[in-house]
Amino acid sequence: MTESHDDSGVFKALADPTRRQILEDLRGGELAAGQIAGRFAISAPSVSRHLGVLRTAGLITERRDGNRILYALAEDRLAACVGRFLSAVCPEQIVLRHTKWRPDTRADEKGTEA
Amino acid sequence: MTESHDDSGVFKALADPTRRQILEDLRGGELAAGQIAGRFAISAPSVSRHLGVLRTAGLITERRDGNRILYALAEDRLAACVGRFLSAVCPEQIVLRHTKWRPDTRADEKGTEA
DNA sequence: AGACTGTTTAGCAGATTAGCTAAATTGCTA
DNA sequence: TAGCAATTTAGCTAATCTGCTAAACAGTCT
Repeated sequence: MTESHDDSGVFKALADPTRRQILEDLRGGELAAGQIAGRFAISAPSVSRHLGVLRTAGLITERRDGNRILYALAEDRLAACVGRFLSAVCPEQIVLRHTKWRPDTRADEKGTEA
Repeated sequence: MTESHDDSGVFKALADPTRRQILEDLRGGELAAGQIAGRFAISAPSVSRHLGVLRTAGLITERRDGNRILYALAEDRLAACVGRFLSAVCPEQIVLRHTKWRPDTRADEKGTEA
């Protein structure tokens, strides 16, 4: 089984096109919730909830800046979860660069275990 | 926009843990629907539906063998869709091997500014 | 304090999803 | 043809998801 801890939340988060687009938008750097919402046709509260899902999945981090809340991409987390899965299903086609998580050799050094 | 055509179906298909596990199981080679179903606690019809979702997403292919239907992993499709997304969000962390799909113009800089 | 901006939380409606059982389909074999 | 095994399709229910509007919360500024 390749599902480490809560990778499930990550894949569920990636299931929605709006959320995937948010992640892509965040590729350019931090963005405030309002800025992100402004890029979509849906309401701000809806975007806020998407951000909540992404944050719960660990795919983004938030930081308060005065009035606003800035969101940033958690690239490592995304690459780790998805990469771990890909390396379990089609390891020939993909290669991960930053492997701070160790694909198969052994578990994690941190107490990721129960 | 990195979403090519119906990548959406792929990510939705990956959102379910059972379906991800099916893909991993298929890594070992072709399996009949019954063999796959036997690995899960859920009913055969439920597994059949999962297989349908995976097939519609293009992640697996099916082939009839007498009484049974054998399913096989469509690795290229999986690597292409997911890889395309990863290379759009965190290109530094991953490297794709089989690039038969075209990552996009290398000079990609978010110009969606207002 | 009061007003204003930015963002999230609450509560609701409509759509989708996953699981189940029963029944239909497909192919093999006696 | 009847019978059996392997799978899928149909139909139903319960849970989850997404979007919306209204309201609440947080922070800034005069």
